[in-house]
Amino acid sequence: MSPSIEHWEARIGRRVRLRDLHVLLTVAQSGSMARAAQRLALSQPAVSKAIADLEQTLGVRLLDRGPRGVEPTLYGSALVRRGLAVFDELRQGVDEIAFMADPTTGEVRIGCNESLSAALLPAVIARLSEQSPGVTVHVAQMSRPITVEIRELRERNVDLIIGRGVFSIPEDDLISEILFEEPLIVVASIRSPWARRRKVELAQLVREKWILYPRDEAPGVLVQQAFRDRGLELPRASVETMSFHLRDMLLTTGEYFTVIPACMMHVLNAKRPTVNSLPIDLGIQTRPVAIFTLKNRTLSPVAELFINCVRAAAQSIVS
DNA sequence: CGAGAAAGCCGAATTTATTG
DNA sequence: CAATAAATTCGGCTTTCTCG
Repeated sequence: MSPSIEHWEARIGRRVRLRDLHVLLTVAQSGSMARAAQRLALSQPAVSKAIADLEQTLGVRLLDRGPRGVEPTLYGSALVRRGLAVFDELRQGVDEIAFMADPTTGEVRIGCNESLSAALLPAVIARLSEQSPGVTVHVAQMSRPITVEIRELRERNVDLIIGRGVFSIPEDDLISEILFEEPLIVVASIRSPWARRRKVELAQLVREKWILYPRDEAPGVLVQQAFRDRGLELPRASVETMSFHLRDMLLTTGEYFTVIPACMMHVLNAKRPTVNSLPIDLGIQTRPVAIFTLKNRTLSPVAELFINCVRAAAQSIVS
């Protein structure tokens, strides 16, 4: 720090306080120290002292004392003018805080993958906009594994992430709140003859057309496990994709089979009945759906509100 | 290591009384 | 009405200790 700044801090920055300015402003407005003292709920000497201190530190006379009150000097008027600006800025600063603390306005940034966006966000946003119509929700589409996407959270690009998985101990700067767990289910178009069967074995479907997940991605590994556990060879992938939209479109043609998390069923059948789940117990669960947040970060009120809506929406989906 | 609570001390602010 | 003096109260800074 340069000597002159240090000098300024010691002399002005530390000695001239908001309180002193406030007293000066009131005196200037009242035209008398005694009246100002009354309005400030102080004693007259206290006001006199505050002005004297101010004059002492600034090295100039701020008020001309007369028998019937006081009158600001040239210097006094200047400081009063600036002082008014200071308090106006202060008021604006407080207003700004009030605005930011208001959960009915503002924005929240979230990260979410395609399928969970479709399954969860419409219900969440419906609740949110009902409570706070002024809020804007920014949704960043996440296509990579949660362990990679978590970087967006650490870099503060998003307030929270909704995804599948949980964290192990090394990631202790993060909080994962589990919303629900669910099984993986096999689905086919309602037009498929298999979709009406009361009883279907996975072994019967190995030769069918399958939409699978990339084999090294999380759901793909789980599905392979399910086949292997039954001693079955893996079905050939007609299509290999993570895309939920593509699954949706292909399933409506009636030929394909795929595996989806149970909560995605109502998305596929949202507009009209499209798919049926087949009565096959794969015996595997998806990784839990969770809200991920940064442990030592204060969330904005809007983000808190959003999370409440996510919890509520998750409840209604599960039940 | 940093945050929070408790204790003690110093200085500053405030009040009453008084004077110019 | 403002300034000063003296007395008293009050606030805050620092130190110390504990806890996670």
